[in-house]
Amino acid sequence: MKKIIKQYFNVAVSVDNVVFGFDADGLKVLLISRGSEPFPGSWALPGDLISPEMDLEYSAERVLKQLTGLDQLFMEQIQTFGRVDRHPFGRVFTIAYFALIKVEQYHPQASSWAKDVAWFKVTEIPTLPFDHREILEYARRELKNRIRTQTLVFELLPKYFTLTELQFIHESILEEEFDVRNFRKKTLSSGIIEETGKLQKNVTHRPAKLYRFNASKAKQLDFEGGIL
Amino acid sequence: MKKIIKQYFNVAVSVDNVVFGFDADGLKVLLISRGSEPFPGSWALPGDLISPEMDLEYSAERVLKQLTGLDQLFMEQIQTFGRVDRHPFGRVFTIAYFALIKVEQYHPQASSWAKDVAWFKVTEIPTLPFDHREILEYARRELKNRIRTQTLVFELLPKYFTLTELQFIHESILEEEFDVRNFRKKTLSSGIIEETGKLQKNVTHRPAKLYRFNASKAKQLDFEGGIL
DNA sequence: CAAATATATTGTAAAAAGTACAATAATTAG
DNA sequence: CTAATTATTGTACTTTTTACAATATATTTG
Repeated sequence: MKKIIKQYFNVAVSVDNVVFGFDADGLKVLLISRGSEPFPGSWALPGDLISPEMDLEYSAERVLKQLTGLDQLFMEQIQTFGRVDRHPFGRVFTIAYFALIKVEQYHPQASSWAKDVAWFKVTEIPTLPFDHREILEYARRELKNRIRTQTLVFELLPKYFTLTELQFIHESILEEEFDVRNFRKKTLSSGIIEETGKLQKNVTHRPAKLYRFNASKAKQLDFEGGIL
Repeated sequence: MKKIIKQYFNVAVSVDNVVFGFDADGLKVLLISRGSEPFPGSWALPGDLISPEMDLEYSAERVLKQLTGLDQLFMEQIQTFGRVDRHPFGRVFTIAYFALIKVEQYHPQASSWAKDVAWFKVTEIPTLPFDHREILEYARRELKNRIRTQTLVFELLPKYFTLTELQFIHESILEEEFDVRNFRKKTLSSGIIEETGKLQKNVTHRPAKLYRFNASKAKQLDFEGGIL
């Protein structure tokens, strides 16, 4: 028993969070500037070693909150990375999580050993330490899959949104373009998006109709997949 | 630094393998009879603590080989489970993997601390220790997803197979039934299954045509999804 | 106020895919 | 030869997907 402890109970586990944010500019990822070893000064995914006393799911939320102040996000596990040499301090397995938020509705603040926090467009990511680049790429692929099989997009939209915005999100995430007419036909026919009667304000062109996601209808229809 | 080691490098990581097997009887799972603490005598997923010196992917294969003799399987990671109290010896995170094989082509042999090894129909699983039941259920859901989005079924079939067998596999895994005519139309139209000109032998009824999976055609067509 | 600019909105026809449904064929066993 | 067993096949209908461009509504500019 002592032997077992010595032999096996000597590794560490961390979580790394890929927080995707969306605004008019497109899809972004939240990174922190590391203020401690290893790789101080480097931009990295907000992640940290986790303490043995906490459940895994809760640890992911807690680490994110400690480093960025973000709380109460809907986080999903994506994959565990366990290459032997991925961390210079020793054997560290890391479990990657991802979350999706509206950039304008949250105000991340660097704290704990995070010296700064900032959004980066997914197309302009700086060099990342550890295997964070690999984790991020995996998360992007996974995001594409899940956006097609879960009703996730509405996490990225304000309560009232235009169909153009809805289409822009899909195009940004999936990195492909859709025909406007077909996109509208398909999304509206899903039955989970409804007109509000309201119109866009303060735009310098024809104002678009505002729609809203009908969550209870979605539940009632047992609607699961993405809307495309 | 010393502090960090003491505070964080004191947990363990294990892998648990969900090996699905298929034969005329349907879908099965490979379990071992545990010959060591904790839960000796209990049937469980073949899994074990992993040593800090090995890459994660490789560990999964190695654990499986040690306990069951199975080697060279195509294994995929599914999910990590990290409830605080999931293991009585201390904090153990476990990373679940799954594999798919033809029952008749492998001959698992219990070794190391596994005292026995046996196939169990997925509908007749005994009580499992740890959170193995939860892991198994997760794996079954995941299998359904992946059978629809990856070209996995052929792992479960002999080189030459009948369309009836192909349909039976789908029905067993997805737990739903398909119309014979529509099933054949759809699978054949995928273009990745080809006639061999051969017929079933030694059957007591009209012999079925034997087909084969055309892997190079699949690659050429960049065929990715399941065939249903 | 007319024209320019910018974005929003809408329909239709053709093709492809999915669905529902049952009779006939080929083999062995008796 | 008959019964039993499983294999094989087609068609009409519905639904979904795809391709494609003209008109509408607002603001800004001259």
